[in-house]
Amino acid sequence: MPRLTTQDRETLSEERRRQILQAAIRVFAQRGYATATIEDVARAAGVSEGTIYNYFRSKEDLLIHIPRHLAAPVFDRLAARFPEVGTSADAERVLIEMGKAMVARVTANIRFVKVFLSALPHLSRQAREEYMRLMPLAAAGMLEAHLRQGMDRGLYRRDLDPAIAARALPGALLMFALSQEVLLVRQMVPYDYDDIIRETVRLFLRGALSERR
Amino acid sequence: MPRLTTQDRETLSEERRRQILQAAIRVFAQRGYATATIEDVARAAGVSEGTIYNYFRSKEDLLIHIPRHLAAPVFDRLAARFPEVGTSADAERVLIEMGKAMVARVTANIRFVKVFLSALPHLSRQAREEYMRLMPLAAAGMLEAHLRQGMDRGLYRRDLDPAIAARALPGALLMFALSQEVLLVRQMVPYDYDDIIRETVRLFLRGALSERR
Amino acid sequence: MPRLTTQDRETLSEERRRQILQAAIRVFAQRGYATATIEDVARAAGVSEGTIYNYFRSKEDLLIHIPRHLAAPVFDRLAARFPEVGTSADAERVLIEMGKAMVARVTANIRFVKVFLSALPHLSRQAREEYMRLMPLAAAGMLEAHLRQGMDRGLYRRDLDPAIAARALPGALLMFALSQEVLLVRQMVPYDYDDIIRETVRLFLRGALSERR
Amino acid sequence: MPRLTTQDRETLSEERRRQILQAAIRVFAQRGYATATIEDVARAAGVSEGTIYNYFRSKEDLLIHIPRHLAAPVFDRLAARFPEVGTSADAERVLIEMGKAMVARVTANIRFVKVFLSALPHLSRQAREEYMRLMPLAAAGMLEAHLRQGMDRGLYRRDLDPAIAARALPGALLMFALSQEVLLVRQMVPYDYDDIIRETVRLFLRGALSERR
DNA sequence: TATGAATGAGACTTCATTCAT
DNA sequence: TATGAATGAAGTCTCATTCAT
Repeated sequence: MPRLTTQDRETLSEERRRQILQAAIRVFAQRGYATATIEDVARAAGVSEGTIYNYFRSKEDLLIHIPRHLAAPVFDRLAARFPEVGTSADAERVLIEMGKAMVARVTANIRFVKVFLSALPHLSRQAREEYMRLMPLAAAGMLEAHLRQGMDRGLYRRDLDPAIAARALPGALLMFALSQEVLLVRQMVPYDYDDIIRETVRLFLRGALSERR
Repeated sequence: MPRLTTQDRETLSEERRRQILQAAIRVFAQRGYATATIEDVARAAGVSEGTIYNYFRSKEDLLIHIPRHLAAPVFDRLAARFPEVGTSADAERVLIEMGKAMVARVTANIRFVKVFLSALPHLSRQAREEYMRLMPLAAAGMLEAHLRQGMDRGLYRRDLDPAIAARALPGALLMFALSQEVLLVRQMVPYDYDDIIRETVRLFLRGALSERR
Repeated sequence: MPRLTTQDRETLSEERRRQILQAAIRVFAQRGYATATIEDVARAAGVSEGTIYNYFRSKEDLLIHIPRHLAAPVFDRLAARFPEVGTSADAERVLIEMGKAMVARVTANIRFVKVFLSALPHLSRQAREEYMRLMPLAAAGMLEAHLRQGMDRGLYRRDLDPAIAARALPGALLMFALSQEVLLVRQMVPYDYDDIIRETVRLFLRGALSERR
Repeated sequence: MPRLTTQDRETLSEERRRQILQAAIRVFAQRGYATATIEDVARAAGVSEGTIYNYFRSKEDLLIHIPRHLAAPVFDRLAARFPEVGTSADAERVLIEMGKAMVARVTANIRFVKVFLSALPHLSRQAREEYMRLMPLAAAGMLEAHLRQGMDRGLYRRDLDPAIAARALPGALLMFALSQEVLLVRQMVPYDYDDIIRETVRLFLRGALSERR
């Protein structure tokens, strides 16, 4: 019988933790954090209830470790810096790209979002912030920097408020996604995400008013 | 012997229902629907546990009656039709007014919003829709009509998608409000709601690009 | 306004008590004493819950007064003495008559029997005996006297045990009735009560063995 | 490390179920099904309340499993076929034997009978029938077959109704037992069961009338 | 380390009884 | 006397957590 090395043990142990957390996300998302039971999580993870307590101290401990667990895999394209843009066409292309990444992240991690919302009353301030860091609104900082650069170069209006503007666009997109994915308002708008993103970015860049006003 | 008339009884009973529902909103918002107990609600309402069940069949029944209870008092300014607007300055004034009404509604009924989010996994489709009807996104329909009129009269761009645009503006504002009031991200943006609303409406109307692009 | 005399008041009051007890019998029989609620009884009696407590001290008090309430109306034909009988044909006629009276009493008061059985664990010894006095087995004493007389006159076997025999016949009939009316064993025997009574009485008088044994 | 095998676990689990059901029978019999509490049963079984629910889904589930649990141990002598009998003396011996078995079953399982009676309003038709199958009346079928054989061979009267007769004898005996054991009518008859059974069987065979009628 | 039975605190809900009107 | 809303004790059941194996 080939003994396991300490290294192997740690790897296995880490693997087991991930397996349990993934199950917790699925179960918490579906039933809501408060309503879900440890037995549910255990069954979903394919382990026994006792085993969960070998890896986490309590049900709340599971909740707290979810964002830490997801942090690495979820942060990806969004972390990339915005490329420099010269023309409004460039800007449109880049912002659409960013919008798609944001919406894709929300829809791909919709369970995470549901866990977050259902668990809100149970999260400490610190835990809430760890969750928030994984929400697409966190990208607002990069967008704000992009807007400031563009303002300096005359691409964007001088009188723009970059902090507010940098949150309005992700906010609008996030609300579209939440409405359809979490609040389950069917067909809020009869367009798919690509249309919504393109249209919202154009609105963000050009506004609703006609030229000849 | 001054007996209570049937009329009196009904009034008292209605009063008691309201008192209990108000307590339920407070308690559900604070602790989350699943975690809050009937004893909490009873204490907050100043009655005994048994009394709750003289007015509502179950804890879930309380949850279901919350939006019905609030429907009348909450629907107010938003229900008003948009006035006709001629110039872009008119439009700006009207939209800022609408934005203020929306944000005011969310902040005034922030507990209702928290109850909604915490109870999402427990709501039937029908109940979810009754809750949604009280969310400011419900005003999108009126805004869409306003945009269509404005497009016809040349005020707004001909190539605007009114359905999407009518949801982008409320969505952005609602997300600002949610972030600050519910997710409790302190000072997401260092401006107050009036600044946020004015800036977001201007972005909605004129876009972020400078004129001389 | 014609004032009520004391007499009137008492009559009315007595009437109200009967009305409530009748309702209690119906409700206790259907739902079982322990499961039935005072509200059930009140609704069945057409009064409010509070009124019941103006006439009875408690739920148990209702239970205790049921046999006292029924005593008078139920005791009827059975209380009559057996007529003297000379021949076995006389005896058969008289016993069949008695059997019919017993079974009729059980079927007519089947609710009373159900109340008794469902309430057994709640009855004091004394209350149990008050209930038992209304059960047809109570007629055994008279039947025993009849048997003794018949033994003296040579109609019945000298070696008969009259105490046991006087309980075997009512016991058998009562069990038929209970099985069909209370235990709800459908069609235990494919005969109606008249057939059962006639056959059981003949068995009681002549036995099962053939003559020429 | 001597782990428990699956086999062991099942045996232990089965043992625990029996232990709980036995306690339930004791408690339900004493306090009545509706009045008895799960806490009573738990205490009587020597386990905690929660443990009961690891083995049974609900209080009603306990009630339903009682007859299934007892089925095997209770069915014994009664299941045996009647031996062929030739003479009336044979018949008397055999019937007395049967009577003793029946009465013994009732007295040995008097708690089961009490549970049945107290739970009548809570039993579905199917559950009622499962309970009835354990009552001694269930032996009537065998007695009926015995009577038919005896009629064919001239031992019993040709004009006997075997279905009714086969239920009259067990019915009478069962009523004696119920009266003394359940209704607790002290000393209904000042004889013990052996006397009662002997006398009732003789009455069944020979009747009450004297020979020289 | 993995298991899952046992535990018991605590939740929701019912209902006999009281009492102001 | 009649009413029925209010009460709160008590019951059923759930489930996070522990622990012997």
